[in-house]
Amino acid sequence: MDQPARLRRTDRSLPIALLRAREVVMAPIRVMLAESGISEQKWRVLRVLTESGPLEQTALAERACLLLPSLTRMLRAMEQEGLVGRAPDPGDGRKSIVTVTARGRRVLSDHAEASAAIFADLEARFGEERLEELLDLLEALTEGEDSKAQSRT
Amino acid sequence: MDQPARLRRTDRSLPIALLRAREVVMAPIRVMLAESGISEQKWRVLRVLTESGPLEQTALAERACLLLPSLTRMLRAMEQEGLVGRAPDPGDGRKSIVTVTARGRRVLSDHAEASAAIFADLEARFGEERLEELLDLLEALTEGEDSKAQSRT
DNA sequence: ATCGTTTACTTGCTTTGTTAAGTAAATCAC
DNA sequence: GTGATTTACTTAACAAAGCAAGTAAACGAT
Repeated sequence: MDQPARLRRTDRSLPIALLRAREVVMAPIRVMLAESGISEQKWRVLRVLTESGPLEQTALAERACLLLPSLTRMLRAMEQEGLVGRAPDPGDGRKSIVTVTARGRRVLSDHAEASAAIFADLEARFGEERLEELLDLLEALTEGEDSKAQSRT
Repeated sequence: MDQPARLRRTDRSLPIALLRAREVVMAPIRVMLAESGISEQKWRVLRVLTESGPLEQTALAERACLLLPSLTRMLRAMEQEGLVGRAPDPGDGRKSIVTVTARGRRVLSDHAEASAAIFADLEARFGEERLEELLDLLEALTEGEDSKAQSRT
């Protein structure tokens, strides 16, 4: 006799817990980004590109947690704003390689300090040790499953 | 002399790490929900309501991580689908109280088993202990800051 | 009682997310 | 090397997210 499955408390539902945690963490970052007129998604694109160097769009989308159609549109806008550039891949005509421009890099560096301050505050309130532990667990969770991860903002 | 602040590795950026982790965790749940035609957001609304009982929209929005405008529109649809009901608050004419209907409850129970299986699988792959630890940390992070948390999906 | 403020939504508009096609350049099978 | 597949996007169309205003009901102070 199976008894009816019960749903977990929402606090103990990993998807919901992750979402709520993200809202808490993003709150001050949204304030920061709002002041500069750049969206969360563009911010992620710039960070990923700066970290990984030039990337083709599929890889960029995956690392920035965006779907390709969203990325296509965003890159068009970002190209016009002079934040990124796109060049055809010399070896493969289907691909195009996205790079950050100096202007894009500048947007990041303009916010690096504020960003660091926000993180430092979080670290101070939550505890460095617990924060590192949390990041370790999240990293472990993501590991190996990069294959089919799709997106959302 | 302050040296220029450096941005963290994206794997070590809490907002990005949370987002990536969520993508991994949501993947099988999306499959489940897609089959039944209910959206992630509606799923969250139903779960929160079932857990907390009737709620006014502001509280519901906060707990389900939705912005009020999104919730307003979603509730209109969910009301037509017979998943929830809305009643004006007798004591305060500005508020309306949202309740789950029997049909709404049924949608949840119809998926409870599949949902439990998905969680069990995750638990098996990631480890029960680490999973509980992760949930503890996320819960701790969210605690106390419920004030200004706003939303996104 | 009246004016200003706060609270609780609702509406309108733009940007993203999502799904499904569509296109063009590789790659594979033979 | 020709046809079928696969890969890497792009386009289109529609729902949902997010921000800014707008409305209406409480509340607070005078």
